[in-house]
Amino acid sequence: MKRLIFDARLKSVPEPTLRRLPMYYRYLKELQKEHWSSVSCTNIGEEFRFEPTQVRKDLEMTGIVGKPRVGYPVAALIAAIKQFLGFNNVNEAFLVGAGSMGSALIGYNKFQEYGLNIVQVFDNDPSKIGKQVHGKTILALDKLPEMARQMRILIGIIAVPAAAAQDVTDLMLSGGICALWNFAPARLQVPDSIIVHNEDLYCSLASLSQKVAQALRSREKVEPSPLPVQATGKEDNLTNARGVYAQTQNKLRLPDLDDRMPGDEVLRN
Amino acid sequence: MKRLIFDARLKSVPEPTLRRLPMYYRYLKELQKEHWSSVSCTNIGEEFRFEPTQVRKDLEMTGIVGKPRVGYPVAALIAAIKQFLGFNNVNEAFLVGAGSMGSALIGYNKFQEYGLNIVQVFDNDPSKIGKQVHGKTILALDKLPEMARQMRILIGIIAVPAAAAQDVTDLMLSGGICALWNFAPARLQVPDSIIVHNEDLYCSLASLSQKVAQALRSREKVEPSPLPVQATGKEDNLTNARGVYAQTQNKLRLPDLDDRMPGDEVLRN
DNA sequence: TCAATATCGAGAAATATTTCTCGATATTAA
DNA sequence: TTAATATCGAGAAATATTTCTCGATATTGA
Repeated sequence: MKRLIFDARLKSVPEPTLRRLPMYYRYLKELQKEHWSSVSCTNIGEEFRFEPTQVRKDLEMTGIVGKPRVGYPVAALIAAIKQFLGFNNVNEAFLVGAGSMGSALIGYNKFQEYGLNIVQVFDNDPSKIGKQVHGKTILALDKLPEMARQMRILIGIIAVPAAAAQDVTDLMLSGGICALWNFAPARLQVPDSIIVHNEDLYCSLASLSQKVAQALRSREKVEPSPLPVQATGKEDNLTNARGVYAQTQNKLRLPDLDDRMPGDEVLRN
Repeated sequence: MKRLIFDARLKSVPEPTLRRLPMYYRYLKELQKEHWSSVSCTNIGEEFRFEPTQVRKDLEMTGIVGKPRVGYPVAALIAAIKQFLGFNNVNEAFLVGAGSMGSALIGYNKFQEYGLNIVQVFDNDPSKIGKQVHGKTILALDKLPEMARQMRILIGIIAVPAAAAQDVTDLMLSGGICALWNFAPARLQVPDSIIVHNEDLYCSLASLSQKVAQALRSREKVEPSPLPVQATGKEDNLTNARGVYAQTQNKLRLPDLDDRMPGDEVLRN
């Protein structure tokens, strides 16, 4: 039976902080372009509609020290976040799946600024092998393990249909890859030592869907005013107490059982 | 000055719950395929390595009622989650940006099962207009507001470069769209009444990056003694106290040249 | 110089979320 | 039938996260 014992050695970065820091990072880069020399938590908080104290606590994690009445030097703050989030040591990654999602990812040209460099692209479709996507040649999937081992690749990006995701995962792990960024709508079975970061658009859509449904329900109930919701987009993708509060609770109608059987989990290639 | 006053009327769905429910949903569909008739919180918890109680609290939000010693009927539970997340009332959406990300999104063929139906695709590149993507004809962007109004579209999907995102947003809002799914790496300025759901891959990558960096750091510090690790990929994308703690402690297992894996598995064709 | 003020840093308080505990109940097996 | 047991539901406890408070300090302007 597991116990609720707090162990300070295990203290870590709060997930919400980890989601907000990159947002600050980009904003700070904008400020830098506009030649701001320093910035306060109030400034940042206003931009994102967060409490200044929350911003301050987040920044505290990076080890930066500010000055009362002034704030933080923009350049130093950017550097601190960059260091903290690990953008300085860029890791090389292999991507599997040269379909439209894979191609879209390869097209992202600033992953390097966030610590990621996609160095090879793989697919198992013979008609794709040898062709180029955004300047990168597609290689045969079965070459992945050996190459990953030789190049000491740490990160694998999975952009294949759900049905193939587990096989690709196994292949990556056999090549020594130990962190996965998974775009397939599937749960991956991996050992505990492997870092998995799921980017499941169906799951992400679900929360949007719920918010829209809730907004529609409260619109029907309250009045035909077209603006029923109070949450702001800037608060989204976060755990923010006020944002959560802002959502109104609605009672459910009874479940109706006309649930169609799903098709298979396969993304189009 | 805002106050910390709790108002039960504003009580709402916890964000973490909202992220977990869709995961359960897909898993339950798998169980249904395997002809499970009922499922317990213990079953679900084991699959995702969550505490059964947490699963129970999550399911409670949907209004489902279970039986002691038995669990929940699978079909009814699926229906309850579906209803709760708003998958039953499918909303029509417009998508702007027929680039690689836009194409990838149009290719997702099961958004309908999650409450979303992409009905029109727009772009402002004359060379793309009139062409088809996954069977959908690309229309000129300037037709969006009028069509959105006529068709009473509520949801807009933004898959354009960051520089164009705000303009597209304004155009969508002028057409009466009130919920945005934003794939552009940019903050959108919108009124408080608008729901914005950001899908910023750079920000998402940041948290993976931080975890990899931390794992590498702690590996260097702690020495090559393989400490017991508790994090699992399945816990990812969540705020889970134990998971968060565990991730901190995660020691990345780095590839080792001596560690040959003869007979690498190869994907079936 | 000195008062006014914005902001930081730290710690306390409030709120959210997770985990534990326990009584009730349905199923299984003796 | 009855005992053993797994699980639910609800509420309490523990832990996480956010928000508040306050003393200290740097800047601005009188």
